[in-house]
Amino acid sequence: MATVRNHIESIIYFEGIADGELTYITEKTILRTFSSGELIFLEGEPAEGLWIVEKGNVKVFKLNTDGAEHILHLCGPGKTFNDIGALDGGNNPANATALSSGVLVWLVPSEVIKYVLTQNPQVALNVIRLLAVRVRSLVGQIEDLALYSVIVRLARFLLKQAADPSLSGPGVTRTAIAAHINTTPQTISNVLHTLKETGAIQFDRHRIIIVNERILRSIAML
Amino acid sequence: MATVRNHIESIIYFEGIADGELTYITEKTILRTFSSGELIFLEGEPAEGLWIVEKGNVKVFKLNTDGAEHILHLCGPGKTFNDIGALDGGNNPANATALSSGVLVWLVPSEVIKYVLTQNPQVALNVIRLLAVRVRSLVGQIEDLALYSVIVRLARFLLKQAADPSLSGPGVTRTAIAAHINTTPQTISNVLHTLKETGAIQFDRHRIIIVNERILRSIAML
DNA sequence: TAGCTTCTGTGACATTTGTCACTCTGTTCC
DNA sequence: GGAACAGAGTGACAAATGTCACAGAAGCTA
Repeated sequence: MATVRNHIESIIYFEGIADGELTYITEKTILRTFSSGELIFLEGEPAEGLWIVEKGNVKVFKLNTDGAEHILHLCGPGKTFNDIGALDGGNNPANATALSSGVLVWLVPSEVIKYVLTQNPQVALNVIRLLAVRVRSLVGQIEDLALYSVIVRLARFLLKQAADPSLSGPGVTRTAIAAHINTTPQTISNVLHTLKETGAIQFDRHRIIIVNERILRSIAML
Repeated sequence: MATVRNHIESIIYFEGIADGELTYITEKTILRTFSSGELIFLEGEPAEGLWIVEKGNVKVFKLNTDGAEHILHLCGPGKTFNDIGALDGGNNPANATALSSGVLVWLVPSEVIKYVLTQNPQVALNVIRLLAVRVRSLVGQIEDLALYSVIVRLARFLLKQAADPSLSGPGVTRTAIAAHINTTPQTISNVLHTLKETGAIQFDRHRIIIVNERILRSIAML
C-alpha cells in the first residue's frame, strides 16, 4: 500500500493535504489492471472517479460514428485522467483504453474527490491550478488543428515527445500519432521523409531521433 | 453602480458570496468601452483580470504567424472571458476584440479574483464547476475540428447559434463563422446552399433561418 | 448622395490531404 | 518454428477544401 500513498502524495491534486485525509483517500482508492487495448471507460457513461496511471500508457480518445478516432491525451505514470468526469459528476467526456499489456491504474472514486474538495480548500485551489493547465493545453490543441499544417503539427508533436516519456513507448505507433495530430499513418510517413530531408530528424521503423532541434523548432513555428 | 453589482451577482463565479465581499469586488471593478474592432487584450501579455461583457459582443481568438485567425469564443452580455489568465496569473492565452461599436465590459482585476478565491471556499468550487464546463466545451471543439466535415460543423454551429444570442448580431459575419469553424467564407457560402437544398434552412444575405431542425440535427450527426 | 469599405457570392483552378491496394518487416503465440 | 497479425511504407488516384480574381450589394461617413 506504500505505493498508493506515495503516488497520491505526489499528485498535485492532493498537495498540502492533511495526513488523516491522505489515509482516508488511500483506503478508498482501488488498483486496477488492464491488458493491451482493453477499455478502461466509455464516453457517455457515468464517471467512476479520478484515474491515476501507475504503470504503462493510457490513451484518452474520441470516436465519431464512422469509427474514426482522435486521441486527446496519452497518459503515462503519475498522470491523472478523467479529471472532469470526477469533478463535475457528469458522464465521461471521452473513452480510455490501455496502450499495452499490464497497465496499472489507481481509481479514486468521485465521492472521495468531492468529499476532499469540500473539506479542504487547498485541494480546490490545486484543482483550479490543474484545470487551468488543462484548458491552456486544449486551447493549444485547437490552435494546432485550426491554424497549422500537418508538417507543423508533427514537428510540434516530436518536440513534445522528446520532453514527455508518456508520448513514447509501446502503443505509441504511427497510427496513434496520426490519430493524435489528426492525419493518417500514410501522411505521417510522407512527412517524416520531408522532415528528414530538412536535416531535422533521422528515423527508422522503430525510432524517430531529433538530430537538429533548431531546424525542427523553426518548422514547428516555435 | 447598481449595474455592476447586479451583473456580478448573477455571475456563477460569485454565487453564494457574502455581501461584504460583493461590495469589495464591485468597488474594485472597472467599466471599459471599446469601439468596433478595437483590441481588448493581446495574446501573451500579462492578464489584467476577469472580463465580463455588459453590452455588445466580444470575440476571443488565436492568430498564427501568417495572420490566419481562429475564433475560440464569441461572448455576449453576462459572459465572462479570459478566466484562465485571471485564475492562474499567467499571460493571456488568446486575443480579444470588440465585435461592434459601443461594447461595454467590466474588468475584475486578477488580485481581486485571487483574494476572493483564497477567502471563500465556495467561490473556488464555483470556479471548478465553470472550468469543467469550459473543458467539456473545448473538448467538443476539438472533436468537431478533428472528426467532422465542414457541413457537419456548420450545422452544429447553426444549432448552437439558435440557442445562444452571443452567436448572432453585429460582427458575426460569414467571415467570423468561417474563422470559428475553421473554414473560409466561400466554403460557408457553398455549404449554406447545400443545406438549403436539403430543406434544413433558408437564408439570405442577412439571416439564416432553420426551417427543419430535425434535418439539420441529422446532418449535424446529433 | 457620392464614395469608400466591408461583406457576400461565384466560378475556375490549385493543393493538401485522404483513400485504396498492395508489399514488406517484425512480433506474437501456439 | 511457422502461421497469423499488426505496423510501416509506397505509389496511383480521389476528393474535400482552399485560393484567387472578380463583381454586386449593403453600410458607413463626409
